[in-house]
Amino acid sequence: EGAGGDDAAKKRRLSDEQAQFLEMSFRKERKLETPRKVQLAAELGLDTKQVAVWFQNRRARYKSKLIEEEFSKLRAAHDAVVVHNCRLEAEVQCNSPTG
DNA sequence: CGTCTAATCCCCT
DNA sequence: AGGGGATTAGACG
Repeated sequence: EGAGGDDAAKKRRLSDEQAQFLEMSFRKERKLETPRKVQLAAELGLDTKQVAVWFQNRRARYKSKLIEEEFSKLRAAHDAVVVHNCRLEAEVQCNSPTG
């Protein structure tokens, strides 16, 4: 970079093949050791930087997804507990206080 | 120095 | 409005 060649820099979007390959690697391991990264880059005809960036974004977005899922589960659990507590309170209203 | 995360940018759809 | 690659700022070994 630096001197010329911005037409190549404008190009974005990886091919399906590249994406799938990266995905497989990601499934195997969410981290990349440097030699593996270099090998992948060579294998796919990408810059090692691009592979690194891909994994960084992948990890970040994967984490976001996990967090959202956790949030949904927590909210569902919370809802259930609240409903249950409401039912218990209703029962207390019906029960005799003394015995 | 290289790499990581988090946030953001920028472009495309 | 959202997805996806690239960039930036800040932390860490």
